[in-house]
Amino acid sequence: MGRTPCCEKNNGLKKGPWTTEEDQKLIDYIQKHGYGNWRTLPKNAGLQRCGKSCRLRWTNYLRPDIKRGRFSFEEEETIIQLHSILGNKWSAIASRLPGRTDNEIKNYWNTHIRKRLLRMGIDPVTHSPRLDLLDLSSFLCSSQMNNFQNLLNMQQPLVMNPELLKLLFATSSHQQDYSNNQNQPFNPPIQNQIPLSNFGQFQDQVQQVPNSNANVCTTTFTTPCVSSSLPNESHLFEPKVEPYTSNFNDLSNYQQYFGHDIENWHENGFGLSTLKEDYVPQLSSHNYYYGSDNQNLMYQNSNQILSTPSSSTTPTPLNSNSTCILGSNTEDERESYESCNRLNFEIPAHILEANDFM
DNA sequence: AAAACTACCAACCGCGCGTGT
DNA sequence: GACACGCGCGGTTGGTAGTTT
Repeated sequence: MGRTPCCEKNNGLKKGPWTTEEDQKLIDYIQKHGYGNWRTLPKNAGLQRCGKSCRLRWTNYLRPDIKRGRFSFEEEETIIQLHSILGNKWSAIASRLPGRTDNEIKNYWNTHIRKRLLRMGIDPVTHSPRLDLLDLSSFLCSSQMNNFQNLLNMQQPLVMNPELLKLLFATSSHQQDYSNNQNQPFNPPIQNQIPLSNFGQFQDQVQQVPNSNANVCTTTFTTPCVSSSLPNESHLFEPKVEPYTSNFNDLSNYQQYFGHDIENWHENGFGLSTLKEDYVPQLSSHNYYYGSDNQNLMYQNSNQILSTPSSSTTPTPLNSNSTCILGSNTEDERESYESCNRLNFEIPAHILEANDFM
């Protein structure tokens, strides 16, 4: 069944850029009569345009509530977060950004954000680090790595977040009270007794934050994997580091996001199929940024909340070298991270605490 | 100064969905 | 159930401004 075109071809209707006179006619008509029935509107308004063209012109340009100008960092941050959840649902994203149109957001994504993510070694579709660049194919081939495999096979887009990497290495029933053993190496086991040392090594470094009771544990995972199978992609490992902010700053966010009991998520399967599309994430200061070194994966576990009784729900960055909020850094400041070539995360400790599978 | 290149974004296009007949 | 219609969505295109060579 074919659809009839919204306006006949070659019937004298004008196309292309709108003139100010046309704009004024459309505005005048809508101000007097309101919009609706776009098919008949142009005729009534005296416009030689098809209804679709009028609707687009109005919704994307002439609407009085449209915000003009550059996207703020906060808006950019929101777009990235929402895109990680909703994918290319531009209208859904636009509905959470007052004054911005889906078209504008889509353009901004394609011309700015997408390129930046690619440069960071992040897949803009899945929002995951580009694991293919780490040459983990053999890692995935193991039948014993089912949990990891399942994660990668998920139909829903993965949210770019450090918890994913946690899950990669922490899927067993093993428990480690890391908060009480801060001097012990963080060495999450692999299910079915595949030693993690097969893939690399974790090394911890616990540091006290100056003028505070808080500790920051920096865990570095070093893998001997070299992307020798990707000789032509070496440019993708340029030492570019950009900040990024994830959207989980408390357990309830997880529950909202995954749509079921987070306590049992590892038992129920990683239930992203129950993702709530209308979930609106909260902005947080749960930060991480990606580097692009294919040999080192640096994992920073910020456990200051466990150590500070007067903890805030929005922990402040403790280490300016390791936390960088996207919305608060200038381009120049971002460039200063280029010397860093590691993958570096900060995970709020209460998230770690809440997930007993660690 | 001019050509070539790049970035940006308004506008177009085709498709799918919901609704009414 | 089949079809027509109205509308909205996401992908793509093409014009233009800015920058580089």
